[in-house]
Amino acid sequence: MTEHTVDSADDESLAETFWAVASRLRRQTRDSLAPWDVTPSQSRALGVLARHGEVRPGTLAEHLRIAPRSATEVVDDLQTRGLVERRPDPADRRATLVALTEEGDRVSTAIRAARRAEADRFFGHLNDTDRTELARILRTLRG
Amino acid sequence: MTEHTVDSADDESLAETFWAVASRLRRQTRDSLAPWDVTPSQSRALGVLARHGEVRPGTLAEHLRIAPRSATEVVDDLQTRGLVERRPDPADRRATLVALTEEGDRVSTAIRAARRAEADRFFGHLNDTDRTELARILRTLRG
DNA sequence: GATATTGCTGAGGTTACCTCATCATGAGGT
DNA sequence: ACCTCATGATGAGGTAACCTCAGCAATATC
Repeated sequence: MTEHTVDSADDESLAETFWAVASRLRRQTRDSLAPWDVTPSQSRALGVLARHGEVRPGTLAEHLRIAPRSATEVVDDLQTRGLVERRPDPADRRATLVALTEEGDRVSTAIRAARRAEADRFFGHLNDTDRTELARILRTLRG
Repeated sequence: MTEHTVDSADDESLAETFWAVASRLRRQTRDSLAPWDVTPSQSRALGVLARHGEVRPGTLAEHLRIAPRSATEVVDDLQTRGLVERRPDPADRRATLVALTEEGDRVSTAIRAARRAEADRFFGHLNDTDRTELARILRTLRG
């Protein structure tokens, strides 16, 4: 009857609680993005582009921690919506650069604000101390 | 330059960190479940059945916080693998009861142990205090 | 100049959800 | 008895967000 055993049991429900929270956050994010007809993964890509300027799909994939092929897909979708454009990389003719269009820039700015409001609503239930703690603990787990 | 503004900015990266952790946990869970050829959502359903005994698909859906139709699907998959069986509810001829088979019982027990080990590995990087804190904060967010 | 590597994308697959429509049954009223 | 509405499950069909594997073109390396 070690503490370890007890902790293990707690951990299992910890994972479950984690997923319950994830599910709630996912729904809320989706809803808050609805006005722009942009999916969460598209909005994440827009965020990377807003922060880093034009990047290659492969680089985008690294930032998003997804497979390169999946980045192609996200870029396709954003391009269809006219939010990004592809242009040849002058430094390497195999490569493509992905950049925000003017529209994409506007939308990504608007979304940034909306996401901030959304995060306020979601994590706003926590007091400042808890929010700081949560951020620290999650960073530990992210590895 | 209120604290609020600063917090908002923090919150945005908080969401991102959260998703990074979720992604890591998802992969690890998938891997730890591989020996039984059972997906995460199936294993969650097995967990509910192990804890609650036979339940109707609709009830299962509530526990899993998914749409009833989606529960039907999970049950289909588990039934194909011979881990659960459907039987008519004697109390209501519209309804079906889903119960673990012997095999399902064995597998769900084994998975329970594996998930515990997996959670140890994942949340084990945290000390006891942080783990308790995380659990508390997540429960607040689950709503 | 042959070979290996890199960058992107087509083809096709998977998981885990969803909504909407349908069908049988159950519950309640008249 | 009959009619209506609610409920439980499921068929049909759809979506987001990934994945792998194979192939092509361009670059780097020897």
